[in-house]
Amino acid sequence: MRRGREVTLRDVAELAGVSSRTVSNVVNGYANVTEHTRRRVQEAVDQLGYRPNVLARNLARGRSGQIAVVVPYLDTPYFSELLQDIIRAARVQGYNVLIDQTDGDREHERMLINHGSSRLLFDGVIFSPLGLSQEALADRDPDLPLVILGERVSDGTFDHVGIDDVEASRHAVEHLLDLGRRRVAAIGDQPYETGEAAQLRTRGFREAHERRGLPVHEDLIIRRPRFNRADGAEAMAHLLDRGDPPDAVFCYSDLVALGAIHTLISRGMRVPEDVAVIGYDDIEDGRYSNPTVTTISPDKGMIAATAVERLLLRIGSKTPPPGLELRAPHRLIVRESTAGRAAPAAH
Amino acid sequence: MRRGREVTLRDVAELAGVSSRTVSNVVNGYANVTEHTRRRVQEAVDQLGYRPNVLARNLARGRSGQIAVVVPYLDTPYFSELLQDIIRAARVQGYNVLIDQTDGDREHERMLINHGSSRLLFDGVIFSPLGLSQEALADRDPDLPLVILGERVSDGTFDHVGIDDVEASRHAVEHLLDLGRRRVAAIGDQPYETGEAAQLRTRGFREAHERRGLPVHEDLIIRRPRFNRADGAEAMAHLLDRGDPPDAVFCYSDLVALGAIHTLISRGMRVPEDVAVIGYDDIEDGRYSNPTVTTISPDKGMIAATAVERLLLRIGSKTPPPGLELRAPHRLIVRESTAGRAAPAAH
DNA sequence: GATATCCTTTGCAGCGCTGCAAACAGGATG
DNA sequence: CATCCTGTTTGCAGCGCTGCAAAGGATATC
Repeated sequence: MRRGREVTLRDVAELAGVSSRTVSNVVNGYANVTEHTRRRVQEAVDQLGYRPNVLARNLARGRSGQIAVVVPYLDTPYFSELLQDIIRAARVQGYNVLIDQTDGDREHERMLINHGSSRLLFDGVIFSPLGLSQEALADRDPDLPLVILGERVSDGTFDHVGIDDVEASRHAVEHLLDLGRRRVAAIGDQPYETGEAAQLRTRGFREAHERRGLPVHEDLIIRRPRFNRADGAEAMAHLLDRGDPPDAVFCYSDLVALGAIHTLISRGMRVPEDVAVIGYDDIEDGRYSNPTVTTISPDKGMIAATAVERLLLRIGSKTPPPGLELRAPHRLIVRESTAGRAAPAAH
Repeated sequence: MRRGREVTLRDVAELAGVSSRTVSNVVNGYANVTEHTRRRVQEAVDQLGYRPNVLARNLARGRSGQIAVVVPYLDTPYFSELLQDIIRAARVQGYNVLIDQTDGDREHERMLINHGSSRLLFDGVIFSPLGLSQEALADRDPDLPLVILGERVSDGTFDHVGIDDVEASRHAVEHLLDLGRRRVAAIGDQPYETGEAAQLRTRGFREAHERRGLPVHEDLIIRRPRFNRADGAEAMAHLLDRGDPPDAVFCYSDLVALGAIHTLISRGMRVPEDVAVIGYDDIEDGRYSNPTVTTISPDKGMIAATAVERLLLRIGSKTPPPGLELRAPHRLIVRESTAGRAAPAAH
């Protein structure tokens, strides 16, 4: 397939009349090369159309120049939006991004956190776990630089980047309560083992009620295994079916909110008049849906940039830096699903 | 960072009392290894916790075991859904997937189609071009196995996988005409250079009118640079603002449709009573939006599987196979945005 | 019993690059 | 003029694996 032999460092060296090591120095932009030499080498490089062989470089360096990003589901807008930012940030640093989806499979997650089945494919991992257990984290390869997104507080051996879930959730629910809603449901709670983030959001839900001196309706806290549209739609149907429906719903993701709204509308209810809905994540869908979705907007750009920065720092340092808890800011964005629609635009 | 030396083939060989080449044979599952030897080696592997160093393997093999998938935008649901399927298909074959987004940048596309800036990072590319010119395709590295998705008919040196855009579009528009709509708009047309797919869809739009013996309203064909929500929303606003609005819209993507619907609803119009809307791609959003979106559903699973299969075949063959035109099937999925909403469910 | 045949195992070279340390050159310094 | 220093260039070994071809063993064939 490859035509003949490819141009190597040695070929360039020969043409330029220098050693191959010098060519390497030029190609990698190392200091201490005289302008004269640099020019000579550069000309030879251009003339031969030399391009470094990354495979050989990687082997010699002992690094792959790649990082892995592991997410549960690639087609979840929140993840794909975040991924986009991560790829950009990594590229700037000369790193390639290998993407893996676990489908929420715990065994798969466990494997990936240990370099997958082979060494050195990637130099570090940015991990967004779904069902990663404390134990899996504990007996992972301690030499693999790791940054975790979302849930799971750091144990000191890795960095954790996310927003303050409790506070963000509290803001969301306070918003609903401040609108005068008194039967607020929560969709997305999960048992501790499978969803630390969910737990934090439920905590925020409770705190909001406490702060406003209002009772939590325990029966309105609905557990759901995933944060997707289907779960949101089902959970909402469940809430409506059993009578005495809520007048507001705090959804643990925008997808859940979209699913819930879908059910409400198709049952002939009005959002937000009958039921106000608030989501979480600020995905693009929510900005164009009918109604548009009020949401908690985490600063994805900052999360991505911080995660990449910390990971590369980890990769580059001899002695592992301390595991940090890093908080990105978030905002409450009020849209139609809680505030109602403005009168049809005149223009 | 790495603790001491890692376990190598040689270490295993020593422990098992065989040559390192034999260990390699076992690890790679080559034939012609006696059961006895295999067991001995396997035990040594397990005992030492040996894991192959992919970097070294890649260099020795001259292949990276990775393929690149290049899409314009990662956060476009159509692409992320497709990507998900591609990753799965590649993984089954032992290939890793490197993801790249071009942001529709032509120079970036041009570079990636030529192995990026370095050799051997990936063994082949699945490319979903946005603005890739005929010339860029022509002077690409002919030795880099390539499969193109979507637009761009094959010139014989690569495979092209997609659905029949003309036919699919015709079906979509025939559906609108058959509902009795007579002023059908099209949103998403593009000049030939930048959007071959768009051109094909416009062709289908015309053919549908021809087949039904109806005139095309040329002024209702709206060009838009991208297939996203914002463009759909704007284009729809444009159509409404200038008076004599259409009674149906054929959108070149579901995102455009969602954007268009957003504008319609916010202007107080009813979908589909006042304006019927049909999309393209069958992304998940359209199944939960209000109203749900009638769409053309390409068989993404088949597109992904076919693309990967053809690419690996190309990578594996000494003499390049002929460039094929491969067609995946599509279906028209009728939902609320053209058929209207069923009465609110009793249950 | 000698030869051919097949299966299994081995040794070696080398993939193309970089780390390391030594060599070298050209000034500056004493 | 010898010595030291700094900046630049070089040589070599080796990253850990696989391709190749040959060697070794066991069995079949005449």
